Amino acid sequence: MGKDITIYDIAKEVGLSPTTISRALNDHPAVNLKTKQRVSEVAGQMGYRTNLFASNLRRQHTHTIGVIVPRLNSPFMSTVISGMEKAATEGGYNLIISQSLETLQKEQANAKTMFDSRVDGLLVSLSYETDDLHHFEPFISRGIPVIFYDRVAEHEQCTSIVIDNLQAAYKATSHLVEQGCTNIMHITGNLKRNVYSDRLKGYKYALIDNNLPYNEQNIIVNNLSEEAGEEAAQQILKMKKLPDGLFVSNDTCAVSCVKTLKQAGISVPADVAVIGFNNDPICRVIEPNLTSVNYPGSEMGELAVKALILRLNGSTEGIASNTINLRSELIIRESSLKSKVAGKKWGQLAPK
Amino acid sequence: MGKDITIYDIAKEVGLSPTTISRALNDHPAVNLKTKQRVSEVAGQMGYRTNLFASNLRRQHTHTIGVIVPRLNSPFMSTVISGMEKAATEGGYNLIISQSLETLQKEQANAKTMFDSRVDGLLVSLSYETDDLHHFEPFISRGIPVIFYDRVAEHEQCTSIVIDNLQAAYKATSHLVEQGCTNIMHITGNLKRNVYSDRLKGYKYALIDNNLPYNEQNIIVNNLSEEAGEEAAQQILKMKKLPDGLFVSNDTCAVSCVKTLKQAGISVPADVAVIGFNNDPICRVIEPNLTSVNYPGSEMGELAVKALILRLNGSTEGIASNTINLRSELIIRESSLKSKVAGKKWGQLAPK
DNA sequence: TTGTAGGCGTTATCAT
DNA sequence: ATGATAACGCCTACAA
Repeated sequence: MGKDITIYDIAKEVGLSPTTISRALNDHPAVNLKTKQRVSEVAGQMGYRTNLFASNLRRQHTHTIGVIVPRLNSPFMSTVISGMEKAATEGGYNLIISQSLETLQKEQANAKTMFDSRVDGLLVSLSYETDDLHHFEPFISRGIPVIFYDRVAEHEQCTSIVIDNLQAAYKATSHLVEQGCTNIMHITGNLKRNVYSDRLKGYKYALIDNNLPYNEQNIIVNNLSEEAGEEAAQQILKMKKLPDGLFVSNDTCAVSCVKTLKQAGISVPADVAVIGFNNDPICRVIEPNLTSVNYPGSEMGELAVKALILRLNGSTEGIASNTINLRSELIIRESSLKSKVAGKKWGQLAPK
Repeated sequence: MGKDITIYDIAKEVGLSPTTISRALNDHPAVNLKTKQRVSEVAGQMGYRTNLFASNLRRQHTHTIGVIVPRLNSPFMSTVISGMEKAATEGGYNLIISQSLETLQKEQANAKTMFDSRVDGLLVSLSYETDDLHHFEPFISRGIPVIFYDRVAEHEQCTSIVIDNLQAAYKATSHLVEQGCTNIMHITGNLKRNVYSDRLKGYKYALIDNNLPYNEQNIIVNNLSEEAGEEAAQQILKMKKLPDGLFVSNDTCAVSCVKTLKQAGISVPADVAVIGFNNDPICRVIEPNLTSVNYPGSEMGELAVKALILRLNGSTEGIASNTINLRSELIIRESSLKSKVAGKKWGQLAPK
């Protein structure tokens, strides 16, 4: 637990002033190359490490990025975080991570902690409950950049990073229509969140554009968990007229639906064609393999951090655009293929 | 971007000294209750926020815990991290997270960053490559606690948190034997890591105790990825005599094996009974549902943080034990049940 | 119960 | 190319 070595100690050892040591260590141009070498050598020998508090205190920034996420333990979110970590490390930033567990209250508490920790910028994906953005005002009013990703909100000062959820849902629904579905249900999450309301819109517009009736009875809103999927499937099984298509807003819930439907003797896709969202690994495990929307989580995470760092480096409006759209795509597998299904054995047709 | 409010500003406003403000804000017992109330009221109005650098600089600790993890985006690790975040938030600590991507070099770089960031303690799960612990010496020699979890290493000064991998593997293998398997293969990861070498031992001892031959030909060591599982299965398919049992060290790889075997017309469990490890959600999606060892990731994460915080709070050796063992259990599903399998329809017998 | 003074380690400013 | 000095905001002896 010995005392830490400071630049003063090095200064004494080398016979220079602390100022020069500081400069040498920071590779300041106005320092003699030889001096630099000597200083860094001695620093190494003495076991010096820079004191980031002191430096932060002086410089007024932390090189730390705060991340607020609804839940850490979903395949999608952990992929996003993984991408963020990569970009942050490359850019010389640390990541402080906290989860709101889908509650507004926790999200507010997290924001306060991040604020007090003086993160240089904030990356947020909103909880289910969040309906106002007051808790981000302290950041915004001080010019600390806040970037929303995935579950975003409209805000003058904030960039949003999303995929085109409306279009993705439109394509998914259209695909079901092409497969001959005329009675398509949609299971999705809290409509406060753009990701779900946009997907609902995409679903709706696709129906309308295909001259199919849009019916609110065909929408189920739940929390998209495994249990919710089972319940939704049970609910569907009780309907007098079964749907012939099902578009679900995440894969966990979609898979759970498929399992429950199959157990009840319903055939997927022959009776009901199913599409999920996210392209989680389970898509290629469930039988039939699940058609899903590929969501580039890792890229989104990387991009969010890079965009933030750009802003922090003063590229004031390098990315002037208020919203960044990432490309997504429909990955078609057996669960939605009514036409080509006859005689095919599951598992042979699955793309990697 | 206006200047931050400091305790001096509040002091001026309230007509007290900065000292008193500091004490009031920290709920120091020697401060008048009325004073405290007034101070916190004014602080709120003025938009004061504590400056953690300054505080840290003074107090010599950061209330930050460093976490180094091989990969963020695995179901198991994200569950662990989720548990850590929960416990850290409860304890008033922040989490700084970085991933080694299974390389020693990144792990060393991460350790250095953590060290320079002056984390109060470090939580580590080792990369595949790591074979010495030099890079943690700076922490240890300064009394900064380092706790290993899951992928651990022996070290005088460090606590390890693990499950009993040997026993878990022993049970899994014994279960296969009970099901009538006599030629059991084992697929596992880099044997440098305790988790894999211990599982190998458990597998071996179970065979020996059951008077079955242990044969190195029956061991496949790979990186346990999806691709590796496919390759391993291909390799198995080429063997002159197929095994009748297969124990795989993670679920991703096990599931990939099962898929490949099924595609080749091999029946699971009738021809080959299979057991995985971790009890990831996919276990309940693959058909047949996969028998696996339940690994309490969230609990492990919580425990790791709690143990660390205890240490930091000076419970010098409150947990004197050098190794903490968590309970795990074998979750039996269809993929390993040779006996009960006749006539059963997949998916009906699966426990939740 | 409150106040004074000094220092935590670094870096920016202004000299030299 | 190098140095002296002050300041970042907070906390803690010690004093009153």
